[in-house]
Amino acid sequence: MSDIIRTRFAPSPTGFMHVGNLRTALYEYLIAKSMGGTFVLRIEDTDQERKVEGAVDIIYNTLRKAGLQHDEGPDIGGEYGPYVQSERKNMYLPYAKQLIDNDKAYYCFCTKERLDMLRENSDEPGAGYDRHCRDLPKEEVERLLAEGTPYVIRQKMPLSGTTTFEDAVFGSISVENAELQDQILIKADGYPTYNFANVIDDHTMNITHVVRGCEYLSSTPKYNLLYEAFGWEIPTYIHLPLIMGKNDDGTISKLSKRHGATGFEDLVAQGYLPEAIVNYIALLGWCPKDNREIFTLQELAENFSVDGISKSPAVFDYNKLEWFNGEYIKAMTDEQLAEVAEPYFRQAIKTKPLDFVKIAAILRQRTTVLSQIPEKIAFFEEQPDYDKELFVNKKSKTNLENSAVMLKEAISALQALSEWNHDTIHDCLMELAAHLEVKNGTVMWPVRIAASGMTVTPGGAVEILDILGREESLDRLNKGLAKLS
RNA sequence: GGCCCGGUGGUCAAGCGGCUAAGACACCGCCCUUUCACGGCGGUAACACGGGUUCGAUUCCCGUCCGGGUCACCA
Repeated sequence: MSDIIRTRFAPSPTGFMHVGNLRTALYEYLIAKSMGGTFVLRIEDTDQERKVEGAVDIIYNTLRKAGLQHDEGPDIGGEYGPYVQSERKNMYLPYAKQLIDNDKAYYCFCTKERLDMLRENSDEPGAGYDRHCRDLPKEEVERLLAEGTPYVIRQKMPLSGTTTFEDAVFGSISVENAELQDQILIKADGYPTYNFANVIDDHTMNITHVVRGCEYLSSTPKYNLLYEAFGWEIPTYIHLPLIMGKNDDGTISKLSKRHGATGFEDLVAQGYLPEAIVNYIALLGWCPKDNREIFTLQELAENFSVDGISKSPAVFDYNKLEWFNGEYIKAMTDEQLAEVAEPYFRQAIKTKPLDFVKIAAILRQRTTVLSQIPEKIAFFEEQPDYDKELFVNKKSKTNLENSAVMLKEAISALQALSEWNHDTIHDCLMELAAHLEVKNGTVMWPVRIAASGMTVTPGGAVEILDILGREESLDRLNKGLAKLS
């Protein structure tokens, strides 16, 4: 079983799940699942200064809602635990020391202040560490260590030559070693840096495919040098194109909060369905062979392949997300929509015992975001004060006079109904139109206006009367008639 | 600024030497219709630029330009 694919999602608990991170997790999940592999969750909390309460729960919740169930992780265990980096803290130092023994790393006693000064005094924007401690005499190192001088451990980069690596998406990439800084491996607080912990953990957890955002492309040579220094097998790299956002001035930059809701939870709170979000972001940077668009998570896993991943960054398009969301809503049953949208129904319908399933039925074809719902159905709870001019409609051939006639006729016809349901109301009004020899709209328009008080409503006159019920309906129609008299 | 990566309609994108350069979203019309939607039909709109290579470049190479990423004791 040693050749099984293993991917990992390694978020740091910042208290916020950006859709970019979620997409990375999604691809990691899909790559693993499409090849029958294992998807691992690892929490990267090596930055003790940035700890956020409850942040880990947000990660669990997001993955669960998105359906990205991990096979191993802090909460469910696995044979490569622990899965939280802070709990692995003492695993890293021995590896760093091994590197020192092999002359691939060294102790550095430079203070933060000296480093800051170095940066300030340089006019080169990208100037880095001057490698001051790289060649300290052994005795000097021993002495400083014995004195308890604070230190970090730095990687000893080759001063010349080039490092080349293969990326499954971007192909072969080469970098001059002289460009590489002697990066810190172990911080003064004893914790490993992200880069170092990553390499150690990925190797010890047997991760075969390292999937991450493009922003790591330029630091990958450093990773490789580490793998080589240890004599470890280099994993397959899969770097993902970034997700961008469009700014007000038309420019484009990495998607961030100023572009709107970019957190998974924010989008859900706005009325986007997790399934729709997942479906949309799957297509941001990946395209299936057949160009299909609607996929369940299961279907994505069946169709995913790395060669469909794009190289160029993708702009997050709320329009398209909304379209996806609308498609998912349309695909639901009335009962399902009534259930998932119940909180939104309750925002608008507070006192009346209305049938949410019936309301869901008329909402389903015309809702793209759940949060639109309260506004759309508020008139059921309380009819707005409307202007009688609403009765005038050219297309339906209605005016103030004939609207009054239509309402009067409709009221008496509806009053005579023994059963009050969609079909009886429908037949009643259609027969009325035929009987009066007017087009359907001439009857329907005034009835709908009087029943709702709005020109635009979800559903037509029949549906609204049905949902409102006999008593409330006739009451509203009578009030409408009074308005016209 | 150095280094790395990218560049097909407004957006997501197919294309992998020869096509009238797909499709989707958005937008605009028309139809359907008891409003709005939904649905159906149609339309506007793209290979950044300049050199090569080739019988032939959107596709391969180089340069320019543009965009992005990265250069922390952050992850």
